[in-house]
Amino acid sequence: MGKERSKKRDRPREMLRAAEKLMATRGLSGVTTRQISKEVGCSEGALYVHFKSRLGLLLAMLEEILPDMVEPLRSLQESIGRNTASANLVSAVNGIYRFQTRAAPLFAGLFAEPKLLAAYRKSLVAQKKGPHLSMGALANYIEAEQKLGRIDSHVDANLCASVLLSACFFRAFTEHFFAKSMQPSWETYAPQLVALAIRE
Amino acid sequence: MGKERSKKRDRPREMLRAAEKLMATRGLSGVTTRQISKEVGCSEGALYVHFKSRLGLLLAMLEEILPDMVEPLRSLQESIGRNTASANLVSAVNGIYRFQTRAAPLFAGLFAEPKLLAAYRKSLVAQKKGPHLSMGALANYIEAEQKLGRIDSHVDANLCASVLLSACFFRAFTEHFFAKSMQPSWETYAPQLVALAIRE
Amino acid sequence: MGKERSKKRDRPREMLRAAEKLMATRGLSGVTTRQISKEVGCSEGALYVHFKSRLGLLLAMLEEILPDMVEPLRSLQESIGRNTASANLVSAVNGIYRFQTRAAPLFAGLFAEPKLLAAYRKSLVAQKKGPHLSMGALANYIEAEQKLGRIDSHVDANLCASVLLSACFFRAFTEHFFAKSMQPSWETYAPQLVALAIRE
Amino acid sequence: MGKERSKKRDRPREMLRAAEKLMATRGLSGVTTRQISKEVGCSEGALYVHFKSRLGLLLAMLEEILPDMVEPLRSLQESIGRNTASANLVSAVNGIYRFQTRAAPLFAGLFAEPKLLAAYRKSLVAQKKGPHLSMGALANYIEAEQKLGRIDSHVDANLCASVLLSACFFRAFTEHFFAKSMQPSWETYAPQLVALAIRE
DNA sequence: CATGAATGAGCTTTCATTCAT
DNA sequence: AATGAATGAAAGCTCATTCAT
Repeated sequence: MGKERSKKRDRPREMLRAAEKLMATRGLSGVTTRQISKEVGCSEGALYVHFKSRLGLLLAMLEEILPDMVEPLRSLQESIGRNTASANLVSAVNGIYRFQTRAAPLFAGLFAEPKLLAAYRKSLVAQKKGPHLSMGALANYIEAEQKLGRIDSHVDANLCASVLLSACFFRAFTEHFFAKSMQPSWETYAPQLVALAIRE
Repeated sequence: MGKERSKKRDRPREMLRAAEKLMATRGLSGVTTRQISKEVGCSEGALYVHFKSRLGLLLAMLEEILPDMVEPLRSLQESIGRNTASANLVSAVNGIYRFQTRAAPLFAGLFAEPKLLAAYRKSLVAQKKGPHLSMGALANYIEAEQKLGRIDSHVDANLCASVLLSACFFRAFTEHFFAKSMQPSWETYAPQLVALAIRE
Repeated sequence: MGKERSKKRDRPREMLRAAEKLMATRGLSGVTTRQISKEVGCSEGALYVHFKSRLGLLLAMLEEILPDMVEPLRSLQESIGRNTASANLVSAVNGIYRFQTRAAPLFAGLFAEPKLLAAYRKSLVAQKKGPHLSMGALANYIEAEQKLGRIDSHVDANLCASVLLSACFFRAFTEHFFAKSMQPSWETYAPQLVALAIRE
Repeated sequence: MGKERSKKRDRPREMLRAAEKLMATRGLSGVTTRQISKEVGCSEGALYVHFKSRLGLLLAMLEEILPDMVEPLRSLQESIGRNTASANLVSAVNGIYRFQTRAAPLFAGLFAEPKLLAAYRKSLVAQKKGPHLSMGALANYIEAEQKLGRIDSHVDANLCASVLLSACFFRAFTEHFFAKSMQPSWETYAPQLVALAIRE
């Protein structure tokens, strides 16, 4: 029975995956309906059975990755008062960085097609997602730990949050731009970054 | 004579300007040879008199903006030991942010066309430009001021530089992405950022 | 039982109706299998259960409207010698005009797809329908009334019939073409037309 | 010199001619950009050098045939008081019928694409062309001859004009529809028609 | 009977680039 | 130096039709 279910291919998902892969490897302009269908192994027309248009498919693909952004923030929330604050933040920052690494080529590529960018922007705002969310969640955590006395009360939570987020984003973007890792390694960098941000 | 010179239009430069304008407003995929020629007021064929190809034109355009990145770093270098270190850094950070605001749609758009991205990457590396340069210049300044005792010697110059740069870039990128300014305003944010970075 | 029958929808007829509606509002090229099925509320595949192909469906639809052409001619035949000849002809002409108003977008649209036109032509000829029929029926009536001395014997029955038919057709076509009624109104025009045709 | 000029092909005109030919032989839906370019012997892209879109090309083609409609009406105007009125009207009616024969497949085909029909309608109305023009010109001629006493003053000029026009149109349309000439031949029919129309 | 995913051919249109003038 | 007509490839998308379920 499980077998049978696993036999059926989830075409829409395959299409989204193909689009993401192409976007990362060939850039937005390489994400053509032809290429997607080739990658999936179906006809071009099949795309339009599941999505209204190329733009619709791309928006669906972009929305699919959002949960990955939310996850590290959720676990950060749950770790208030546990372990050490800086360890928790390093974990969170690791998750954010990982997400940004995946998302950078997608988000950046959007700048090439203002129509797509505008549509995605709208959907992000409507869902109250985007950097607002990350920044808010980070700041909330910091304030919570400050109340517990586990982070210096002189730290400006919002400033701190924005610095952490900026660093993750910049690194992910730059590494993709130059197709090569930055020095020092992320493992070395992340704790230093967190220490600076919370003035440790 | 001077009259004659002013009459003659500098076509290549006009073309580069048109390309940059289009890239900012319509995204990379809106920068077609047709659009550029329309903007400039010449035929499409004329583009090929001055540039080998569309890619060549775009690379030239991207290289044209680099001096604007260098300028704030150069003046930072000259202000070692003068005014206060944090005022100098705020100035530098302002210049970098201004540059990134201009550059964000261009750089980000490159992700749409890996061929163009690869070519530009190559040229950046060859010229030793790119974030390496900015980061290095910032770190050098910080170290110099540390030697003068004007910045706390516990500050990690490289970490500090990367944080400053990241913040400028993230903000410029995000503001372009959402087509809207972030809170708090840059004027408020910049000094706080510098203060955090140099552990003041 | 009657209940059950009324519950069951006559799908084929619904499909024909949908096709006619679409043809009148969106033109032949707007009569796609997709649109028909949407209008009916069934799947595209369902169309092929009842009709061999889109062409078959359209032919069936075209044949469905023919009875409406025949009806006014039949009652004309039955009114020989009754009322006045011109009143009878005005009635007939009203019916023909009404039919042409319905048929104009369908017939005219056929010119867009010669294959369909050829097929329909064939079926019309085979059934001895089409303008031949109308013209013949009108001429027969006129001759019959001439024998009864109710229409001037100098009138050429065939010429008269063709003039009446032409006028109905032209008006229906033109009004559809310009999406607007002609002046003078049909009610005013029809009696004048008949009077001219039978030289009254 | 003449040679050189004759060497240069007038591509836009060739395209319009190809479109008209295709419209007459394959119907509107057979007038694809592919077919036109094939007929002309150029690439599809070449069409877009001279016309904004397929719709633009088709509109240009439709407007090209309008002068042929105007010509017989103009010469009718010039023949007021010369020859006999019925001979003049037969001439005019011949011209109109010839025009309708050419125009029927084009006009009728328009019913298949409401967008095109609407655009053409607009352009006709804007130019004050269309059947209004023909009808008006015919009626004017008849009234002029009535003033000269060459046509019976009991004739209703507008009714007469509409009957003539209707007959030309119906015959052209029907002959195209059945791809075969009607009986009696036009040469026999036209004088009878005119005689009936002016109550001779 | 009915569904709806899938197909392959064909559509209109845009693109970067070339070349005769 | 500059034009603009022309091209061939490729884009996004729609269509009538089929077929496993």
